[in-house]
Amino acid sequence: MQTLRVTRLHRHLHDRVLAALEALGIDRAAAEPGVRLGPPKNRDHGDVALGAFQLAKAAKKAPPALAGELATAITPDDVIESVSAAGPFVNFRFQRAALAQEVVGAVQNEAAPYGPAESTDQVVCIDYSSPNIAKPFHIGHMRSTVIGNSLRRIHRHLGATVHGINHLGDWGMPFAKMMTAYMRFGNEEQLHASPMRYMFELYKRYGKAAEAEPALDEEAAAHFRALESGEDNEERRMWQMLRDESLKAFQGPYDRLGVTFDHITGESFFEDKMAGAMERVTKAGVLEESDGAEVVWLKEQGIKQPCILRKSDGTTLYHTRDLAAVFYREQTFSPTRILYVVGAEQKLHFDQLKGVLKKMKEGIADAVEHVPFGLVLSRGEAGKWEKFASRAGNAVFLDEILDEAVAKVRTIIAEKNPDLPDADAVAEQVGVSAIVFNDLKASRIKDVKFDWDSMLAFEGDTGPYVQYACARLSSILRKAETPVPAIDAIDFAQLVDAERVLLTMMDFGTVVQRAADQSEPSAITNFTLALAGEIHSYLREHHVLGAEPAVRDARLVLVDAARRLLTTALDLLGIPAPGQM
RNA sequence: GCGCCCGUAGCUCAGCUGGAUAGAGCGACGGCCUCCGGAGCCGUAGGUCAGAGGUUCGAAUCCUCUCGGGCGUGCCA
Repeated sequence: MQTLRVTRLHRHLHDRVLAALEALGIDRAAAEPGVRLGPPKNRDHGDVALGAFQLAKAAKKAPPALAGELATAITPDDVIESVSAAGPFVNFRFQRAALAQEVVGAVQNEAAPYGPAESTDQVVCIDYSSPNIAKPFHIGHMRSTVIGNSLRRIHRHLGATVHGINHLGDWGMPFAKMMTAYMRFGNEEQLHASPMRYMFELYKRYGKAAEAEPALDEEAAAHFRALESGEDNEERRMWQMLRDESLKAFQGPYDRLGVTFDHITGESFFEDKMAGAMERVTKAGVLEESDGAEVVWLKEQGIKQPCILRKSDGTTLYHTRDLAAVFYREQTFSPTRILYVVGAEQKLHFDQLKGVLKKMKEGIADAVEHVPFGLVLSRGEAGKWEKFASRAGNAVFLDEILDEAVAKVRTIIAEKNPDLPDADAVAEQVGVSAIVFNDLKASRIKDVKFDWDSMLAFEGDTGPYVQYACARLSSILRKAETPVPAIDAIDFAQLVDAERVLLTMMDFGTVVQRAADQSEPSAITNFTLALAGEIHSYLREHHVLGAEPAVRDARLVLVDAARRLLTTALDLLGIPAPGQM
């Protein structure tokens, strides 16, 4: 992959390979796309591998023959220690001192990709969390929240201008239903005492009542019409009050998760922008009447279901507001990408949204990108994994999960590190991180199996495991009682035995790029596990503080760099790295 | 019915967009501190990459079909 040329070492390799190819009489332009440097399957082969398959085609030679020629043509220099051919592959090894100097130096200088990149012209809008505030905020809502939060940090790190947007569901029928429930059964005192839980009660109560009394939905629809009329009426005041209460309630989980937004603009924000959006759709000539509703047909794009923009009763829908939001964002931010971190079950919705924009020949259509993720499943009666049914009232509130995790961490600290200062604060950090890490560990699209045992596991591939590596590194730096030595005074040849750590660190650039390109924070989660693993292994065999001065200094610099990079990587996930735990 | 997603070790997952002998964690079993943090380290066992075709010098990865699981399928979000 071309993106591997993110370090000076790779650029150097790339140039040497091209020069060698030219010397072998292969045209540079023809050769360049075939120069794909990547990590070898097995690191025993070397640090970087080049499969000579494509190049062989350009050179009209057999791959093993060309690989052999390249291996002899590229002689070692102050960066390349050795070049060897193994069948159709050319394997390169970096000079250990050059490797160490490059990686450690770049990390310490916070040079990109290890530190933040310079600003690019990328503008990324990320729509995440976006809870429907008339529904309980439970474990299922955490995914969009933490994935989006991480993507926001990742794109910032890469130099993009990022707008993190909480597109609150504070409009539409769900809100009207909540309003109706409150008007029927509501109690102000209970609402203020525990808004989230109380609204969950109301939500369940509405569901039950609507079953017995189907007319209730009609009542809710009437309230919504009244709200959407724009008049200053009871519905409007009720909406304001419930919205305020909900927002306050959501702030709790957001604070604990360390999640922030640049804009909190709910669906209601687009209330006065929908007319303009509808006009634009009409002008584009794509709006049609169907069974009393106003729709856009997308059959020519392979989508059978029309996108309904106005219901037969004249009110608007989710689609209408999302469309208005796209136009607003286009005008306000000029985004190159608009990411919607929303569950996979809403794929059709975003296909339709994008489809309507395409049909309108709006350039912004290309920027619209659904970032789907899997469901949260719970273990059902028969031991089968099934969808969480908040309707049935078995929702697990996020706070409960976080509290459980924090409490368990607290007992572990009491047992393993009883003298730890600020133990409660550290327990909060580590416990919450464990839950977040667990959610960001697997690929987005995988369903998350909610299981207390794995949720509260702190050994192996977990957040605490990575944080523990940070804590060990910090501990060594503390005990050194001297500042980290300056880079230019280091004999990097002393770090020959740290090659695995260094090579892992060097992967960071491609990992972050991939995380951004594919909207996949798990790439970074896996990186932190890999690096933490190498660190734990390294520290076991290589003592720092007791080593002779030249070795000690070199290792101290390495420890510092590893700690910094691990901290940066965790930060991109929205996870703190405590110095002690 | 149609559309989309998933299927890799007992369990939970990686596998860097087609490359070399498919890797981790948990669980099981066996080891490791007179030494900077044992939330750790090292090792053993465990695989028809759901199945069958196809493309390719080369397939867990791309294409087709089959099976299994899930999600979605005009006036909810």
